[in-house]
Amino acid sequence: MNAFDVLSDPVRRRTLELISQKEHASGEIVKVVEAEFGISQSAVSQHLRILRDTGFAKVRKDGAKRCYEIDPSGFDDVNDWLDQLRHFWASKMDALATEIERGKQSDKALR
Amino acid sequence: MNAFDVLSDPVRRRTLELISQKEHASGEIVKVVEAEFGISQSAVSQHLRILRDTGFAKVRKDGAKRCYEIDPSGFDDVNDWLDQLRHFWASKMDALATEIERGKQSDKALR
DNA sequence: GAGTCATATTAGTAGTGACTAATATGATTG
DNA sequence: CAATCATATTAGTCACTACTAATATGACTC
Repeated sequence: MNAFDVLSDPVRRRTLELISQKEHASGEIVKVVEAEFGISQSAVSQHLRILRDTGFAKVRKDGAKRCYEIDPSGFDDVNDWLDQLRHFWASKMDALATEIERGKQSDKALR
Repeated sequence: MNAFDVLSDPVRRRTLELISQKEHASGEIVKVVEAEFGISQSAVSQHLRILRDTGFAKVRKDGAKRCYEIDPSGFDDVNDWLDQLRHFWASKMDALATEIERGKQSDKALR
């Protein structure tokens, strides 16, 4: 599974939000995601495996617990691709177009 | 379909690469994608529709032709989400801080 | 207007991936 | 060691989405 496929799942995005703030045990993630998405422990565990396997999350053992932390390296491909695209279109955008884009941007609400 | 789902398809990513460099007629995109992915005109047209509907592409009529150009507004949600995540983990990870700042600078450049 | 070119739409199909239920593993506690 | 807690894995199912084939739309040309 590639980085874009990883990010296309809402449960995985929510999980990344959680572990980007601070390390969380699997059980803590399960609790939040279970409440918000109504899925099982098994489902969450499978998502965590994907995040591990694709370099988006690191795990630390703490007794029986597994503590998940974000691993920025998973985002490398995504960032590179987005930067590449920006590079191309940025060069052809003139000052006026840039102004218009600024207007659109400031209307957007942050999630 | 949300922005992350849009970017999770390789044909759509390739199409965005093409139209980010310069405007392309549908037929030109079909030719490239057909050669690289071995899919039909119909399939490409369906992808183009998705890119239109989700704000990733703008169309201009030129007689019977449809010329596609990139629309940066489709990327707003993705950029916002990634920025939000970076913001959280940036404080923890000093080594990455400079890299992130560079990324933010180039974000500003196109607004 | 008939024919052709360029693109879009529709209906139906197949493969992928997200899910649950059940079970396995492995650490802790009594 | 048995029981329990925390998490991972496996097998099987279902829904979604990307695809093809066929057809529709709409713009040029003769």
